[in-house]
Amino acid sequence: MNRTPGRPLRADAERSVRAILAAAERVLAEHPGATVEQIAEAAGVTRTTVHRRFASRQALIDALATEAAAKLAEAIEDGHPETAPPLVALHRATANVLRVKAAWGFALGPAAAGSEPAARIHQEVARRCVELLGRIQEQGVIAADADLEWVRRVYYALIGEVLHGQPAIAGAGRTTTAETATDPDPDALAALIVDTVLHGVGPRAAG
Amino acid sequence: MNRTPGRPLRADAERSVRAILAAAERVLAEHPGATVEQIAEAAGVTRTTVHRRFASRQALIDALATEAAAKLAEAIEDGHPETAPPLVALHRATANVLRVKAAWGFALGPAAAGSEPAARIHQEVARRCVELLGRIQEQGVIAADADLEWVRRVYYALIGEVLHGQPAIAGAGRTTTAETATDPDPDALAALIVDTVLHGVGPRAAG
DNA sequence: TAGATCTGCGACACTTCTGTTTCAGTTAGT
DNA sequence: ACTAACTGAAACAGAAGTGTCGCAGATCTA
Repeated sequence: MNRTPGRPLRADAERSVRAILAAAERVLAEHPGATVEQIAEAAGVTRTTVHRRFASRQALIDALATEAAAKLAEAIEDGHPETAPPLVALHRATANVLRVKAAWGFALGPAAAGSEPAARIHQEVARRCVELLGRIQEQGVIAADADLEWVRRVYYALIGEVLHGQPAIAGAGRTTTAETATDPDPDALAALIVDTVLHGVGPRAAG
Repeated sequence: MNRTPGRPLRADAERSVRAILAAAERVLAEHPGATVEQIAEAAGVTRTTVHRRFASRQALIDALATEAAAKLAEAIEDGHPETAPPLVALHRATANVLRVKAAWGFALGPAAAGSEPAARIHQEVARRCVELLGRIQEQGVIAADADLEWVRRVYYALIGEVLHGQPAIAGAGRTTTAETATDPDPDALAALIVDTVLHGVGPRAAG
C-alpha cells in the first residue's frame, strides 16, 4: 500500500506526519532500535496511524533521513558559500550545521543512512563543502598541497566529535580564548572546530 | 544458566569460543543487527552451541567488547608510553590502535558499548592517552593552554575517520609527502593523524 | 580404552514486532 | 450542514528471534 498520496493531505493528517517525524527523531536518537509503537506513543498517535502514513518502519526512517538531509543542505546554503568570504561562510555554515545536527542526530547518523534520496543530498553537500574548502585553499589558508577530501573528512569528524559530548565541552579548546564558556553555543564551537582543523593543537606560530 | 564455568573448558570447546567471537566480530561489523544464527553459521557452529557458551546474545557482545578493549589497551602499552619519547610512543600507539580497530571495528564501536568491564578499560585507556598527551604538552609540541581532553577527542575522531573510508585514502594528506601511497599502511596513516592533530591542515609555519 | 565433555539435530514455548483489516466516531473543508 | 477524510480501538495473521531441552553420536583427556 502506497502511503505517498498524490493528493494533498488534510491539515490534521499533515500535522500527524510532522508529529510522527519529530517523535521518531526524538525516540530513535536515544534508542535506535525503538519500536513503531514507542514512536507512535511519543507522537501522541496510534501505531495504526503511523502505518497509515508510512508504509513501513523503514519508509518512516527514510523519510526522516531525507527531511534531515534537506535541512542540512539548507544549513550550508545559509552560510552563503558562493558570495560571502570563504572563511566567513565556513564559520557560519559550521554553526548552522551544528544546530541542525544537534536536532537531527539520528536522522543524519549512520543508522539512518541507506536512504537513496538522502544519500544523494549528502553527496551534494559534500561537494559544496569541498568547493568551499577549495576557495579557502586558494586564499592560502589551507596548504596548497593538502588533499581537500581529507580536509573535509577531518572537518566532518570534528563536527561529529563536538556533538556527542555535550556537557564535556566547558572551557573548550584554548582556555585563554574561549574562557570557561558555560554555554556551548554553536558559534563558539564552530570557531573551535575551524581553528582546530586549520591549525591543530600545536603551539601557535608567532603572530 | 551461567555459561562462565569455573572449570577450564576442553580444548575443542575453547576453540569454539574463539571461533564464535571472531565470527561475531566479522558478521556484526557488516550488519550490527545480525542474528545469533548468522553468527553461529559464520563460526561453523550451531546456534545451540553459541547459547551453550554465551548465556545470551548480549552476553556474547559483552564478551566481545571486553576482549577487544583489552587488545586496545595492549596496543597502547606496546607503544611504551612511559619509557619511550612521547612523540615516538604516540606514533607507535596510533599505528597499533589503527590495526586493532580495523580488526575489531564492531567490538570497539558504539553498538558494543554498554559492557561494564569494557567501559572501565576504555576509561583507563583514555586516562593513559591524556597522560601521554600531557607529556607531549610539556615538550611544547602541544600548546600550553590547550585542553587535553579536547585534544584527546580530536585524536580519537581522526582515528575513527581514517578507519571508515579505507579505499578513499590513496594519496592521503599532503600529496607531496605521502606521494600516491597505494597501500594505506598503519604507519603512514598514523603519521597523517598525528601531523593533522598537531598542525592542522593550514600552511606550514616556515621551518 | 573408559569416562567425561562437547556437539549437532530437532523440537519446543515464549516473546516481540510488523503490517493489515474493520468499524464506529471525530474532524476538516466547502 | 454535508461529505470526505482522518483517527482510535481492537483485533488478526504471520514472521522472526530468543532461550531451553533431551538425546544420540563424536571427540577429547587421563
